[in-house]
Amino acid sequence: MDREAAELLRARGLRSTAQRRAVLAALRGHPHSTAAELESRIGVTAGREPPVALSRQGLYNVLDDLTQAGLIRCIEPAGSPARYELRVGDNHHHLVCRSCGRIEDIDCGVGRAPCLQLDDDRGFSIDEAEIIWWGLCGSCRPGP
Amino acid sequence: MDREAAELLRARGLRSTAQRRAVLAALRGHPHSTAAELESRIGVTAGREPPVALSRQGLYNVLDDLTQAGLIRCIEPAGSPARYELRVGDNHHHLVCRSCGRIEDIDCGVGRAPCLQLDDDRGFSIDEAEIIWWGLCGSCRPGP
DNA sequence: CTTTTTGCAAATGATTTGCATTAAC
DNA sequence: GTTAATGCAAATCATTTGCAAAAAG
Repeated sequence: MDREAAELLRARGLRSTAQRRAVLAALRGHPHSTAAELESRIGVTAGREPPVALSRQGLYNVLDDLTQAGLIRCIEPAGSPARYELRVGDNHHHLVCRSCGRIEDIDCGVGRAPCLQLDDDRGFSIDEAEIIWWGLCGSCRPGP
Repeated sequence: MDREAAELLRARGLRSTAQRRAVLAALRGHPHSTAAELESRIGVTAGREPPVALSRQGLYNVLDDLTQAGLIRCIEPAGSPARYELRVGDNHHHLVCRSCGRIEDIDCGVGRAPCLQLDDDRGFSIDEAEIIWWGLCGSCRPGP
């Protein structure tokens, strides 16, 4: 499983470092994590693996590199810090709780990305259609 | 036109202050403005109206109040500061340039908001479906 | 060994806080 | 006159920068 991560990195031309493997492992366990969550989770020596030192700036470097390589995806719902997820290359969207920030994945049934075509693209070359459904999750909802 | 703004504010239970009217007027002229853009635009004494003093913090107060009152709408495309627009209560979405941040309004032909229904709402009570099309605008596109 | 990555420290940019003053009603 | 809104100054939070040290190939 860590072997896999190393090969994924190599396949994209990235060196396989302990920090990058740690970020991938942490995201595997906890999708939709913020940078701060990843930092504390990795700092705590997840489990079997030897402890991995990772500075805040190093973390941002890793997140940038992995994002550019297409191994992870960054989502930035309004009002909360950026969150990251392993990107399966699939075409999915997000349901976000306005109160606690909880995120659910929503599979998009509408063909391949971008799943919503525009009749008039205003001269833009569009590469992605992103959908966010906003609401309150079961725990944050006021009612019964 | 300023009369109108005053009545709009009163109708929502907000006091009609020069700062709030100035923000509404500025947004009427320049939709999709950031807080910084509004600040400099208002500081410059728009035109006929007498100059309006408005501190940065006062501006954020005004933007919050107007947003909560439903008079304006805040959009926060990933990676750029929040932008504001007069909210017509209509059901429209946005097309955003990844490079320069330019925003175009896209009318939603798919019924009333939220225009995209979810089969499985995961226990959320959804109040809005937001769509952002990402791409490069005509000026930022590399091609010919 | 050579190049890519990380660590450190300090800076930036957007936004928020708390409290006295001022303006709207 | 009361209450709600503003101004000021300082703080916070997420993220970025620049350069020396360390690790990967």
